[in-house]
Amino acid sequence: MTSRKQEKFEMILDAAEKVIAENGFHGSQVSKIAKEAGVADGTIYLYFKKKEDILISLFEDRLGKLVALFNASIEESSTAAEALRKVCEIHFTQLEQNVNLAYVTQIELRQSSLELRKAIGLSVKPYIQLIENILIRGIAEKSFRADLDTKLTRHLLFGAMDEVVTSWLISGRKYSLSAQVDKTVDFFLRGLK
Amino acid sequence: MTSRKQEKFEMILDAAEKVIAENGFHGSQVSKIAKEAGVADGTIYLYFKKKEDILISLFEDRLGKLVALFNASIEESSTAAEALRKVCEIHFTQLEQNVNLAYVTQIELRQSSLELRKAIGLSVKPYIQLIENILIRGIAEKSFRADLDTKLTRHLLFGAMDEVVTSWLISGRKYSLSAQVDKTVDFFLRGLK
Amino acid sequence: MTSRKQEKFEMILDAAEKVIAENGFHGSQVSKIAKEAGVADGTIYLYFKKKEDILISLFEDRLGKLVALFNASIEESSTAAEALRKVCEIHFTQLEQNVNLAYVTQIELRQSSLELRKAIGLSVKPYIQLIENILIRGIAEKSFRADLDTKLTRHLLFGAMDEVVTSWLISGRKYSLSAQVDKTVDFFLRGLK
Amino acid sequence: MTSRKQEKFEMILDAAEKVIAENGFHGSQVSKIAKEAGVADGTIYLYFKKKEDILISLFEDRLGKLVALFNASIEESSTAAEALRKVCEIHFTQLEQNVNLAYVTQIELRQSSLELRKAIGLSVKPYIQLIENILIRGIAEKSFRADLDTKLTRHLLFGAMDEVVTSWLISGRKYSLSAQVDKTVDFFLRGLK
DNA sequence: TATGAATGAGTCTTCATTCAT
DNA sequence: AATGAATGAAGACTCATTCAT
Repeated sequence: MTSRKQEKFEMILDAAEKVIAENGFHGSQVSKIAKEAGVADGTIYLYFKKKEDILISLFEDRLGKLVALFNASIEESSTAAEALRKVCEIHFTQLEQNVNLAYVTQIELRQSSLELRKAIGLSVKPYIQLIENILIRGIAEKSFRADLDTKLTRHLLFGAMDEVVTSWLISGRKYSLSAQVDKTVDFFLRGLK
Repeated sequence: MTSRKQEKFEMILDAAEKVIAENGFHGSQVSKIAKEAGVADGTIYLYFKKKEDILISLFEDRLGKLVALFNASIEESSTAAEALRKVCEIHFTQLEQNVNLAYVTQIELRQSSLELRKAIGLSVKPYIQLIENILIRGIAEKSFRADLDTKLTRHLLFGAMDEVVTSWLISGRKYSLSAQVDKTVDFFLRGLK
Repeated sequence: MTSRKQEKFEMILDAAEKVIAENGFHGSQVSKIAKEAGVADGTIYLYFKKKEDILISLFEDRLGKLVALFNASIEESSTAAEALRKVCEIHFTQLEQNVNLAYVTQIELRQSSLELRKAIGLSVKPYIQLIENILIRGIAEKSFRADLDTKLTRHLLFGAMDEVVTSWLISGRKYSLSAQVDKTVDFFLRGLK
Repeated sequence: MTSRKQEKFEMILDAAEKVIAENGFHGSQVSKIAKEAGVADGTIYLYFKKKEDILISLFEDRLGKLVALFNASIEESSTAAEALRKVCEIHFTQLEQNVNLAYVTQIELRQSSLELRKAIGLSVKPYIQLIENILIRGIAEKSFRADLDTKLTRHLLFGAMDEVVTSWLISGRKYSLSAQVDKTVDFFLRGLK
């Protein structure tokens, strides 16, 4: 039962991702998502209370999976610098390999209401926190400056990576995103040390 | 005549800025903007072809003024490093002093259609270019690394500053934004040298 | 299912006929038609793509039924002259008995856009053709002149009948329309023989 | 003064005729007519009380000129049959030579409100009356049947000619309209004698 | 659980008309 | 007489959500 429910829940999320990537945020009506998912419009409301909840769940689910990837990699990393490199690598590589997801997160979901954006912000928070943890670890390791403002710097790093992904998308993906990892991390580490 | 027309044009832009900041993008009906500007609904359409054009003009106008400020300051700067500091200072200070504008640029205008975002992107481009010019100047001055990828780095810098402003806003402006300039520029310069 | 859909489709057409006859073309808002039909405004758009489509469907439906009547009668007619009399009789009698329909076809629907009028023209064509077929039959029977220009004459006959109906309506229906059949057909037959 | 006023009055009528023929009834805004006439929008309202009045005046003026032509020709005619031929000839020839006028009278002006159409009907009445007078004259001359219902027949004749013009226009004017005069009048005269 | 027909609130835009200059 | 900037009423259409089956 629950697994069956879970299954349909994910079918709807997959459908939403595809529909939004193909039609844009404003072209993604509930009826279109329902059709893509192979269910009736009303069925959507057995799994989600409001349309917005689909989008929030979508973002939570996808970002949750990324954060899990991050955590696994970080544990394997012997230094904070290595962990930071891993984070940037996963960030760029995953979005490069999943263009639909990239469009949805970088372009489409940002067109939503303030309320939705706040909910999305909650999903991003663990990621921002994860970056800060690496900074704290680096300071403890004495590989990063002790006078770093970790609250500020975590935003500098996230914002920088985020913008690089967005500009890569808007440019039409004319170059390799993952090829930007080394130069990006290099810039970060010089700033941190 | 023209000045009178220009005057009303700006009255509408001011009204739009205020209404959007107060009600959010989706709560800003044309009728509300007209009322705030003290004109009839139809009058809006003597100055703007479509509702979207109000937003595009608003962004162009405000960002244009900022870029003018940037240009003036940069000319006075004797070094690229100093110019970069000026840019960050103006970026943070102006938005801190004009919270309505900050809300509109960081939160509301990003909720718009792809078409509008493209138009906005055109307004941002000169700013991104201005940052790159500083980088090029720094390399020429030999104060920045010669192996910098200026195309990538301009996005790293812009994205970092942009995210700092947004997180400051979302946090409820609980701390001083301009107080972040030194640490931000310090991080940048270490990465650039 | 389909019959239920068909049922509502016709309820809307009936409502549209009544509303247009009572309020005129320009006074017939979608909301008024919906109210008369006892459905919500949005329901209209489950059955018709645009407002104009209601009018086209209305015309097609009503004229289609008339043409069916014509065809049945003509088959029973032993001569072309008799068939022509039947056509005129049905034309006048039907519109006299259904004043709402008469108003809609003679007055209101002619106020529509060129696009709509073209669609309506397509519905009238079978009727014009039917008249021409009678002319051809009459020539074959040698009861009508062999030198008749059937393409021209079908318009002369249709236009004459059409104008008689319109002037009867505009006059305020102060006399019997069906009482004009004999004299009208008499005039026609003299011209045709 | 008055002649100067008259002059501008006619400039506006000419402009309206051209604009309606080119843009259709619904595409003919007051501002467009004003521009074509070379006056300001407000100036229109010094000569016409409402937009509708432009159209009514246009129809009155043009049809008035036609009726004058008819009257002149009829006086020259020695028989009612000849007069009827003249009428049909002028009707077809004038509209064939003035396609703009033909479009405006046959297609565009019929898309107007009931009120306007009634006003236009008043302009048509003298023409209908003129046709009836010919019929009466023919009966007096004993060249037409004494049992003719002149009230009915005048509509049969007008409607027939009107429809022939309209179908010629809608067909794209692929054939000569004036070439239809002989056959049309022939049909009429057979019906009348 | 699932369906999908029905609902109805909500808004941009046009354009005839006015009136201060 | 002439201007043209300003007015503001009016309406088609969409789509998230519900509920009878």
